[in-house]
Amino acid sequence: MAENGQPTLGDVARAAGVSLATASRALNGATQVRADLRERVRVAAERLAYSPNAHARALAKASNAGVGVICHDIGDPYFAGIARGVMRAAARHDLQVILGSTFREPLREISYASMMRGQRVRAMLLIGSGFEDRAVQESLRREVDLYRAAGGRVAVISRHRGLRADAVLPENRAGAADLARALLGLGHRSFAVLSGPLSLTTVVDRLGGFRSALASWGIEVSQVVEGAFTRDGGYEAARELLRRGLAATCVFAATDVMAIGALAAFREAGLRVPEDVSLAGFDDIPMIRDLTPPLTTVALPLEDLGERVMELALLPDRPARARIERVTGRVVLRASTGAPPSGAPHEGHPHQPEPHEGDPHEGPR
Amino acid sequence: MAENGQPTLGDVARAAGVSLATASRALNGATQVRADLRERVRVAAERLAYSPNAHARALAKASNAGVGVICHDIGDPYFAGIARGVMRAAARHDLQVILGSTFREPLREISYASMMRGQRVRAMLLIGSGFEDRAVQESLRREVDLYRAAGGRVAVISRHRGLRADAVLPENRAGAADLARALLGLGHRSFAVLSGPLSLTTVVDRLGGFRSALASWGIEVSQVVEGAFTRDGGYEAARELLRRGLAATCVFAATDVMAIGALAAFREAGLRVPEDVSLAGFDDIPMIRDLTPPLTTVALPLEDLGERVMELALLPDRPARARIERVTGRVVLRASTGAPPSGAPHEGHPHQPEPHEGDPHEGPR
DNA sequence: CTGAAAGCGCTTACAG
DNA sequence: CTGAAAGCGCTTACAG
Repeated sequence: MAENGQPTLGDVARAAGVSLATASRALNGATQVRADLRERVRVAAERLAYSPNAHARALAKASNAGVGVICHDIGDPYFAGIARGVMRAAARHDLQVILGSTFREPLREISYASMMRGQRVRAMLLIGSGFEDRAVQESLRREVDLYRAAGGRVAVISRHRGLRADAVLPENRAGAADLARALLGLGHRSFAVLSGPLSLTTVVDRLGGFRSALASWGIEVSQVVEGAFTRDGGYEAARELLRRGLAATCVFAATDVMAIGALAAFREAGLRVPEDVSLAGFDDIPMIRDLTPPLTTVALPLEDLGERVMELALLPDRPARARIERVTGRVVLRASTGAPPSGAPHEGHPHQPEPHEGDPHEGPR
Repeated sequence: MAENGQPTLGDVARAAGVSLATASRALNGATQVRADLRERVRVAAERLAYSPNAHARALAKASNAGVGVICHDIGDPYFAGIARGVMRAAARHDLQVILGSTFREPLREISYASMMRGQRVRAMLLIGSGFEDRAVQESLRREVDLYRAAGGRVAVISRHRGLRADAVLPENRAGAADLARALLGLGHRSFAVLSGPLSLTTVVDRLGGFRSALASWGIEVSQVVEGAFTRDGGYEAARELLRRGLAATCVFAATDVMAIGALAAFREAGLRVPEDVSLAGFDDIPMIRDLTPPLTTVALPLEDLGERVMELALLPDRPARARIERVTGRVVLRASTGAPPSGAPHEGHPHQPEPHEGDPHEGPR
């Protein structure tokens, strides 16, 4: 009996009249145990309600069935959706998930990683955008490298500078570019962007892709407002945009969550979407199809991302080069985007809207 | 060196030229170590990038810094919101969270609980409605009792039959009753309910509270449709309601998530909310205030619930009687509810709408 | 204050 | 197939 009253394997062995070793083997499904003994052990364990001490097991290096999962904010629908997929994959592999939610503080990410190294988790999943900041990313890398040096497996969702980990990469650039082309296809020629913090790689990529697609039509983004990656961040950013004077017929919010806030701000200001201004987001979190109007977005298969990043981390052999799984974002045009209001200002780009370079994607696909 | 290349405490001790015991004490902030030795150990640990093996530590019974958290579906905004609060509290206490998401399968709840007992977590949090089913709840109880017998602490959110655990209890009955009175106050006299599975205590309580408040006005719920606890469940339930012929001026969905689906179904059917039918939910998940129309609901402080259930589980002494923290749901009237359409059928209850018994809450508060 | 040693609860070569 | 024993990496009385 352990001192907390829990029966130990020794108790089970004694009750079954076998040795510790035999009890262990019997319970771990080893075949090299006589059937009757195995049964006796099983019964004894059952009767004592024996629960193997996972820590002892991990120490004796049998199991190690934990995986660490670090995300920015488990309360955010984007991460909640991904986490759902992660949990499904974990269940399939009989793995325990240790969850870290950083509340978007980069330092917490590092301390979680360190903690999980201490836990000797089998794999570590970094969910969510990395940071452009060199210093932050560097110390995260150091932590991750130590973990990998000890045999740990790391996989990430989204781009993390210099981490060289296996990655599931939503095609943020391409998705935003496709979206831009779709919006051009609707007739828009002037755009504003509500971006998240520019310190996030995801924001940089989405903004970059959006811009470059416009650039090939000779159009520049008129206005960029940086806001927090939250509903209220989107709301505030939209208000700031209105304060500065909206000089665009179409607004792209870097995430759906921000777009929801922006929609509220526009409505409050008496702007109709899409009659007065079109609005698009990115991610396709569940609820946005039920908004009025339903939100145009670039759809990412959130749950899938979660499953895939887990599978990636679990692949047996660690390759020399990081594996990259690219995930295409699909533009979904809904009612929040429409034709620009007639007589809308063309923002100094009255020239023929034609791509400067040959472009395979013209308009929505 | 452990065989995976990780330095052990022994390596640190050797590098610092002290004994294992001293190294251990130095690192664990014991004051009874000479300052210079402590510093040497610290430096050695730093240089070796030493990371204490959490399993060894737990085995030697120092730490045990894990808490298990079991919810129905981490992808659902209700649970994601609560989880956010749990994570916050866990961070505050420097605790690791092992997450279980059952995908609403009761048996998974039990196997997670068993797994967490094996982990020897310090506390176990059961988030989400229990089941009315006696057999299921009984085996969960057995598992929980074994865990508690070994010194584990258990706390739950919502009612779990016979578990006798410390609990944070949203006042589902009272909240639904308050909501009913508020809706009566708007003039409604005929009601339909889109309930979740009646096997959930939460559903039983909300439906019960709603019914009993109506009953004291001599009104019965005209129609009840049972649906899954999801957006699509709400959608389907609403369609079924329409198929049967809507005989109410006001519809109460047992959760906001279901209400979102119902709203979509009504809209598709050409029904205007609230002009043709009023709609109310329960929980106040973040996004519903941004719907059109914003959803009337009974607001629960989700993040708070999460923090509180964690704190409850961490209280040092286990009391003889379970501690119950009741959390009031606040009726929030938004635009999804309004006066009933004039000329609406009164569903066979044309009598004077007055409470049968003295009732302290008349109408919305 | 410091160290040698026992012990936490398991697994797994190593002999039978 | 079975068992005695060593070992996993730590902590913590117990002596100095």
